[in-house]
Amino acid sequence: MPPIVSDDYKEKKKKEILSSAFVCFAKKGFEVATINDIVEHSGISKGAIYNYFQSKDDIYLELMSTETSQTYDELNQEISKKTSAIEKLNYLFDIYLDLNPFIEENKARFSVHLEFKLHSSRNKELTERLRSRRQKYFISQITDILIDGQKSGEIKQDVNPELFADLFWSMVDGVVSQTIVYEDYPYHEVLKEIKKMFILRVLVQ
Amino acid sequence: MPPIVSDDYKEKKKKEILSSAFVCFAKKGFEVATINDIVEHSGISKGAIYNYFQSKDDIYLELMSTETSQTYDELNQEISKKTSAIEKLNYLFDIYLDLNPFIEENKARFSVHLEFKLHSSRNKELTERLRSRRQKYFISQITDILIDGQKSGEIKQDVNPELFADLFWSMVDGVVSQTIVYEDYPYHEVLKEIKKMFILRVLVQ
Amino acid sequence: MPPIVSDDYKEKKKKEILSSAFVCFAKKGFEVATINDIVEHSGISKGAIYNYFQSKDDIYLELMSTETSQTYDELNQEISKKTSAIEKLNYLFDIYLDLNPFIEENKARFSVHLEFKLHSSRNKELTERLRSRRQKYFISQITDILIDGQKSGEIKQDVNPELFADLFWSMVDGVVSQTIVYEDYPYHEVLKEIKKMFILRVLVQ
Amino acid sequence: MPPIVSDDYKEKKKKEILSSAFVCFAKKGFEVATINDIVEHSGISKGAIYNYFQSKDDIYLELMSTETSQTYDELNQEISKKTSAIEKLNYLFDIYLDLNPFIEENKARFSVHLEFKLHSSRNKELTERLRSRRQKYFISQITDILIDGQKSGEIKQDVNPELFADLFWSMVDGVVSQTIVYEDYPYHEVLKEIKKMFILRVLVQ
DNA sequence: CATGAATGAGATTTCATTCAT
DNA sequence: CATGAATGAAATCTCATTCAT
Repeated sequence: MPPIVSDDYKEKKKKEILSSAFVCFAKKGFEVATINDIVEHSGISKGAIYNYFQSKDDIYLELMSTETSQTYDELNQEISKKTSAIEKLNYLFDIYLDLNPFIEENKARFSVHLEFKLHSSRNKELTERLRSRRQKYFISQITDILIDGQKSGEIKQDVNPELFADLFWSMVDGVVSQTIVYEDYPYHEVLKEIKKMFILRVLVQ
Repeated sequence: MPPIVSDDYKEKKKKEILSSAFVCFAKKGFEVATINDIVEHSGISKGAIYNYFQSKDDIYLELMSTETSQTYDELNQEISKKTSAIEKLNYLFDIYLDLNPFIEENKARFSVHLEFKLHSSRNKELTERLRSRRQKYFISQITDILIDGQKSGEIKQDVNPELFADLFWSMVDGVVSQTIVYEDYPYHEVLKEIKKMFILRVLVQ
Repeated sequence: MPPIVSDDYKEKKKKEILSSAFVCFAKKGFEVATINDIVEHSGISKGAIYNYFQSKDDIYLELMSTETSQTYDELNQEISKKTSAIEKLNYLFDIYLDLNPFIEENKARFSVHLEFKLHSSRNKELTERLRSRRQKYFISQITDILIDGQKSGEIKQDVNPELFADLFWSMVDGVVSQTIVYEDYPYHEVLKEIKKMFILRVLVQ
Repeated sequence: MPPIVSDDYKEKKKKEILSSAFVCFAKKGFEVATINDIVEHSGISKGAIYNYFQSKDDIYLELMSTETSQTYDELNQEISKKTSAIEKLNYLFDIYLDLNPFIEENKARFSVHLEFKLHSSRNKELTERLRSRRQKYFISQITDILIDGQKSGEIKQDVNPELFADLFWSMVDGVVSQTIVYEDYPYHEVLKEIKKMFILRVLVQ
């Protein structure tokens, strides 16, 4: 007996569920959001959801995987188009500067990611997955930019590439996490200042 | 188990409960940790806990209030001893630099606070309380340092005090939140670099 | 245990729960009877019960609504078949006279209703609901009979219809409530005497 | 060692507790009212209450005993002063007619008694105690009046004394129980009509 | 595959009762 | 005797997961 529905159909359905789960987790948090919330928001039945995912945890995990790789793919594609280190760094900051962190969708994304980090920190396996994912997707990216920049003479030699990659994400994550909680946080102003400071520090004048 | 007890006794008991709650919330997170966990960890009966607190939420709230004011009081006392802006800023950074963020107790503290922020972000009233608490305890403190420094000529005039207060906590929070998740995060190195950048940016050379 | 079920099925299930709840409330009283009692008596799981009702209170309320309207519907149908006032009044009394108040089911019904009245008397909203329900279902019915009877000359003119409606239910309720407690109460004899007195008082000789 | 406090003191304390318990049971009902409610209302400590009563049930039982005998003693004393049956019956009705059933205290008393009857109906032993108490205090009283009246020619011979004693309390209880629930119940009017009907029926014209 | 009713473990909370002081 | 903190059994209710249709 051949499969009755196409893989495309299944993939679409999964995405629908993930998208609803995302909204629910953002609104209430993973623990407080219920499968019924997802049922209501998606219009997909409870049984169907369990056909596509093994558990609530499973939905969470898959959601985070998908999210991260999507973000990363978009990011990386654009960056590879730039040539100089300064352009690439500018681009990275500008992604965040062009964002309106106060529209619901973005706040939601920030919240869910932050919560997932917290959640993962309590689970050995997740911590490891998150760490390697971070290394692969986020740290190496900036490290590469800085190393290339140092070779081409754009970036100061005393800059430790890995450290400044960590520094970059620390600061960005810091701003983002403030924004989630404090509604009147001067997101763009702080980020602009951070960008200025960072560029000033790493760039050969 | 005395029936008529001193206020001291009651205060001590409350602290015991809060302290156990803290450990449990840190280990599992607020939602996942149960009252039974607190019972087991504290050795205090369920009923007794509810004699001291109205609900699990109440424990959480009181825990966070206590934590914040304690942190703040310690901080402020020391800061008021310093005279110059540079000394004060150095001191602030050094508090975090002197910390070992990898010992369980500190990681726990960071986790619980981060989770509380997230939790609060989903509740209008808590958001407001957190915002005003932050303004009162954390922002105004640094703002004052910077303003005083500008008057005395230590701090550059183009520095917007409020903005740099926001900036300061963004960066510190950012580093801290990375540390919770990524066990090998170069906490001290990143923080040192942040300190250098910040001081360089605000201080008149 | 079918997943997609007819409205009939659901209605039946609800009635099963209500019927079990009725027995449990009758046996122990609303406060003392537990959801677990209903679970045991009905053989329906706790979760299922909460799929059909929002709370224990909800069960109680719905039980009382259903009971009242059922009683009323049966009553009213029969009464409308009679033509003269005397026939109607006779019929009303005879309903209670034909009852065996000592069989468990009827005692149970009396108990539950009496307790519900008591319960309602401590709750503003319920008091109001009960009052309007009483007016609509029980008082107006007898008032109508008496008014019609006065028009046709059957009923004495000095009889205040509303007052005698109140009087009627007072006496019936009184007898019923004695019967619940005093097992050897001469229910039928007292009721017969009441009937005689009432008819003698309102009927034109 | 002689007792440290006098019996009088103890009696007074018991009465204080009973009086508070009465108020609490009236307000919330026996099951819902808590020992803490009584503590708060009476200002007497929990431990002290348990020094005077063995359990919450015990308070309830003793409260009801006290109440009934008090009511009865007052009643009986007055009745014995009257000579004719008609005077005695009039007096009995007038006690209830002179009552304002809408003031809190009286509503409370009615409620507590009604609830106690209900409560007792679910307990063999209590049922028996209540029955014999009723017989001794309430039924025999009226039966005696009627028998005496029949001897003296005041009361019709076809009146069954016991039955009419039952009838009397049925009707009074009926009116009272309506009044508890229906705030605008025409208590006095209904009672007056009942009195008229009853006297008309039993008295030789 | 989809459905959603059923399940029951487990969560929070209450409260009568005890007992050390 | 008085006190009220401590106890823990038991109540209500939730919700992830299953499975018959």
